[in-house]
Amino acid sequence: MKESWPLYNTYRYRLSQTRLFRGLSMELLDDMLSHFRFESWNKGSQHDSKIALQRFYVIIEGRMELIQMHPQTGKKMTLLLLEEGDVYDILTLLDEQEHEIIPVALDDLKLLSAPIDEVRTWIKQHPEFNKNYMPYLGHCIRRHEALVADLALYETQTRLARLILRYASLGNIADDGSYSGIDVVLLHDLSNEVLAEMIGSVRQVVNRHLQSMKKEGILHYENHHLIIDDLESLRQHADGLKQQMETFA
Amino acid sequence: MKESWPLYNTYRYRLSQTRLFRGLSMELLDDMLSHFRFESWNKGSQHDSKIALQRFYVIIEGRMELIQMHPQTGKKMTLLLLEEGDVYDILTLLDEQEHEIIPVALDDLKLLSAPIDEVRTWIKQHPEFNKNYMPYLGHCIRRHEALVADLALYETQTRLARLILRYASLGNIADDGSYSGIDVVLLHDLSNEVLAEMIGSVRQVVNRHLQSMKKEGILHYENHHLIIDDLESLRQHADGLKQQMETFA
DNA sequence: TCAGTTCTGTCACTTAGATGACAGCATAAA
DNA sequence: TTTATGCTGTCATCTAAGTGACAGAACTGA
Repeated sequence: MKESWPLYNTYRYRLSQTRLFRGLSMELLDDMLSHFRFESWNKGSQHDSKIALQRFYVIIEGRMELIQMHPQTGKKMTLLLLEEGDVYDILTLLDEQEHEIIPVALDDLKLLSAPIDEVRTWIKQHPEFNKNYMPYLGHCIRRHEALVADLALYETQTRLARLILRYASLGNIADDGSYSGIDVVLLHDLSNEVLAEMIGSVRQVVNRHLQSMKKEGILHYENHHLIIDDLESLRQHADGLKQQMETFA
Repeated sequence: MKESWPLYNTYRYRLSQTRLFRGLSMELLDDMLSHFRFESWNKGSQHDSKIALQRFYVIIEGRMELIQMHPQTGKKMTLLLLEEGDVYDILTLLDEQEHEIIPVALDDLKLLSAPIDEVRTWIKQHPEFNKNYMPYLGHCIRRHEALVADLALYETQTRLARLILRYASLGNIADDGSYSGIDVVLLHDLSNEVLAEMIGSVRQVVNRHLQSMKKEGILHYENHHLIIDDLESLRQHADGLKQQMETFA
């Protein structure tokens, strides 16, 4: 990518805000950017996982999900929801092995991509880059572990509550704890189907539980945005307490 | 650990065979070993996950499982089964954050442990060590992902078959494909309860499915060792094909 | 050797959640 | 504006698997 490009400064800024590229000097960023090129993926498009063996992608705008599919039934499971500043694929970067996981664009996506070998040399040669890389890897492993624990230990409604809570923009709450509806930005626009794939369930069941939480006044939809109205109650669901309470009632 | 110790050479050899320490020079191994000390954990003992913030453990002998627990119900899930040559904890090594996971000794364990800060300097200073570290991390992530996919996409009997297949010693099969009972070494001695925790189910259900696979002649127990008799059939179960076939029969 | 504990094998019962079906909306395309 | 496609909301039905209970086998340790 040439420095003369119109959006060059925008991309450089975006890159400098990501988990992996933050804190690097302008010189280093400029050097790295010379190896990047701009790409865009259409909403809904699925891509071949083999591309991750050749190139490394940084999400500049939009959401991407990484899904795995059952070979026979076609049932899908979302392994990771990636947003602005996340990268694909951290795993092939590590071990150069094929990673059978389908990247899907949940929005129109803006990406920067570079040859993955190039990125590997950055890790080796720039300690300050490596210093970002390690905790980022740790973060990914923790998300996987949380997913395993959720699937094995909690039931569907609890997992749904945990999903929503995980992606709620809790930053927008006033100091006194008051708030008027928390927007779950990262989940806006997603169909029941997609939510179901994120918690390992099916459309109908997700809808059933969303409906019941609406009735309880915990949340509602406002032009495709999921809004949390009763955070405390949602938290109880997420702890798996809600069901037990009902049996006492 | 001093070079004069009686088992010093044994430990050095064991270390040199592990995923993480293989291929290192004798000098480097000796230097590293000077920071290690020997430890043993009793079978069945559970340990505080906080120890992983201070020290780094290499398993010399025995199996360890890392489990997570539901705060309310006490239900357990095994995140990882570690064996000889595996290490604990790869994640705290990465990001220095607390890792709320309980290490449990499945056998009497022999361990070597070193201050974790020391190990972090090895990663930085010895490229040949770092070169082992990266793919090992990748391997861990892949195991987590496989676990997520299993839990979300397959039913219990299928997951049990996949667990057994994953840990079967497939190396012992003759070239012509013949074999007389494959010993699933890594799972020997484990109770139905522990197996259940590995696939996110419960004792009774695991027993039910083991029993049905015994009846089909797929496997049997021989003084606490799980032996596979019909590999092909087990593979069909593991692909989730078996159930469908029965509906046609 | 005997008491105590833990594990296995079973069964009857209950339930969460998967499935299939369909009507009504909403969004996007023609 | 109309048609088509996809999404939501809601059933009734079915089943895998979780629960609790108990007898007997098999270890464990005094």
